[in-house]
Amino acid sequence: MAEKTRLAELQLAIMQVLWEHGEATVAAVRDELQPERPLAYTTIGTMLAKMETAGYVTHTSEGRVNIYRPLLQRDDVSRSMVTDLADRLFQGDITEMMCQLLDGQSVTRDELAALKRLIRSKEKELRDAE
Amino acid sequence: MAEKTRLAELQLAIMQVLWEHGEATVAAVRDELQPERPLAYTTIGTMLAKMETAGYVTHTSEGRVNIYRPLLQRDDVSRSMVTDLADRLFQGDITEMMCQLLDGQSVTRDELAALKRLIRSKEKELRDAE
DNA sequence: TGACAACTCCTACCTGAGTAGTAGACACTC
DNA sequence: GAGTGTCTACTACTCAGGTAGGAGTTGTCA
Repeated sequence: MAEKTRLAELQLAIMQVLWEHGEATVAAVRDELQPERPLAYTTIGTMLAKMETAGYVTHTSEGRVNIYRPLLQRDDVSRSMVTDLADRLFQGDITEMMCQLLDGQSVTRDELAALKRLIRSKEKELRDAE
Repeated sequence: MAEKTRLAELQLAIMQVLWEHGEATVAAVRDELQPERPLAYTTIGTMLAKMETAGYVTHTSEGRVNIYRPLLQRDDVSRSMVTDLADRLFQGDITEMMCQLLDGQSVTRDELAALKRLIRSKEKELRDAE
C-alpha cells in the first residue's frame, strides 16, 4: 500500500546519513551534517527520538551509546515523496513534472542520453508486460 | 534569483484555485475545495490572510467582499518545488528523480512518447545554444 | 581519585500550518 | 424593523518540526 511518508527537511537529512551508513550514532549523524548544518548534539538526539516515536528509525544500545538504524526504505520514501509532489502540483501528470525538471536547470547532454535509455527500457517493460 | 517558495499542503491547494480562476473570493475557494476538504469558511479566510502576510496573494475589496489574486507565478512555484525536492532527495540528480517518477506508477505508452518528444526538443535546444 | 568529555533523557521554547469560534458589519426579506 | 444569512477581522488552540539547555551517568586519563 502506497503509504505517503513525507519527511521534513531535517528528518530527511538525517535519514540520508542513516541510509548511507546503514546505522549511526548521534555523534556520527552530527558529524556528517556538520559543515552544512551546525547543530547541537542534543538537537540531533531529540530529533532521532522523535523519529523513533514516529516509526522512522529504531535503536539499540551498545554500551551507553545508542545506535540508530533506518526503518524506512530509501526507495519507498523517495518514490512516495516524488509522486506525492507530482499529485499535488500536476495532478499526477508526470510529463508535466518532467517538463519542469528539465526546464529547472541546465541539463547536460549526458543526462539526456541517460534519460533516453531510461525511457527505452520502460518501453521494453511495457511491451513485455502484455 | 531562484528563491525557494515551498508552499504547504493547504496553501498550495488554495493557490491552485487562484491560478485556475485568476482570482476568487473566500467562498469560491471554499466551494472549489469542497468535496475533498470540507473546511470552515473562516479557515479559508484565515489561511488567505496569512498568505497575504507572507506575500503569496493580495486582495481588493469589492463592496464588502474580498477578492484574492495570486502574487506567485504557478511555474515559478512548481519549478522551485520540484528542483528543491530533487536537491534534497537526489542531490540534484534529475535522472534519478525521473527514474523514481517512472517507477512510481504505471506509465502509459502515450506518456513515454510525450517524454521522448520533450527530450528531443531539449536536445535541439542544446545544439542550438552552442 | 578527581576532572573532563561524551552520552542519554527530559523539558522547554519558538514557529508555522491548520482549524475554527465569536463578534460585529451589512444587506435582504417578509 | 426583526430575523436570517453572508462576510470580514480578530483571537485562540493544537500539532509537528526544529532547536537547544540542564541534569545526571559513566568511561577515561592524568
